[in-house]
Amino acid sequence: MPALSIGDLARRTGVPVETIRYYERMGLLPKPPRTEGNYRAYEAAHERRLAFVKRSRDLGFGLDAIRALLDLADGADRPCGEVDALARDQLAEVERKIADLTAMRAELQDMLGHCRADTVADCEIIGRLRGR
Amino acid sequence: MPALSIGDLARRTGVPVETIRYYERMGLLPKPPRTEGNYRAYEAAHERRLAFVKRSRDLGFGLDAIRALLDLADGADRPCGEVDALARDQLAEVERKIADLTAMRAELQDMLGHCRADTVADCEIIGRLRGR
DNA sequence: CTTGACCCTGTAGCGACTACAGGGTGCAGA
DNA sequence: TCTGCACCCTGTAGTCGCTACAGGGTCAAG
Repeated sequence: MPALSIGDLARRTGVPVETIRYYERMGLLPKPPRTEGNYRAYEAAHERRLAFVKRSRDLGFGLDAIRALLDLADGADRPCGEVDALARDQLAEVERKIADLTAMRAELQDMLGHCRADTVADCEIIGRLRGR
Repeated sequence: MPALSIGDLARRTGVPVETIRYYERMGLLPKPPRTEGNYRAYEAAHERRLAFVKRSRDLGFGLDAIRALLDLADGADRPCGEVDALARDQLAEVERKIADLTAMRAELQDMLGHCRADTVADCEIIGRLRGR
């Protein structure tokens, strides 16, 4: 495989060009070699690393957690307890958000279900936002 | 009721002092009168308005939407269709987020459920982040 | 040899706060 | 009366994860 330009990498991974440069600045991706014209020249290893980052982002991991995951992934012999802990923390966070949003959904549905008025004066939604 | 200081208002509404000042800068709260010593002096109406903002925030409305809701709430005779539309948009947004997070949760649970390895080399979690 | 797509760096903006720094105010106790 | 302390003020910068320029350079096709 020949070297990939940043645009090629963006198309292959679905990660925007600007975001790839951002990840590089943030230390998630190694600085790739440059061409004569100072263009970034990526290889397959870069693509794999970026795909790892993208999948982690899609699962909601923050960039700090991803840095940690990448470090761990690079040390094959290390025990994977830390990986487990990171995933567990992330799951807990996701569950917390789901709980919050589920409560919001119930309240919004209830408001909308009771909305029968024509004017703001007796609007159930406004009334509830006011606190009944 | 005597005038409330910003700290009193913060304690009564559960909104931090810094956030109250921020809402004022953003035009969600009117600029209150000041004491001789240049302290903000709030009345019951301010407290009601801030409570409205807080409840809306707790339901996930953005500050722009809240500004619109406040405007609508101030005009009692206007039809409440716009209020309805804002609430409906917010519900749709909340449902979209729940769907995303539910997918994340399933994937994270699945990863964690399959984690039986001792080392990173055969860690199921790392493997899946790598793309199997 | 020009056009246009791509690439480069550096900086500023988003939303909704949050956290200072560096000062002023006000009140209770010694 | 003085002093200490909690509170208040403004203004600015930082957070997170991008995203959007501005102002330039590179490169291949026509």
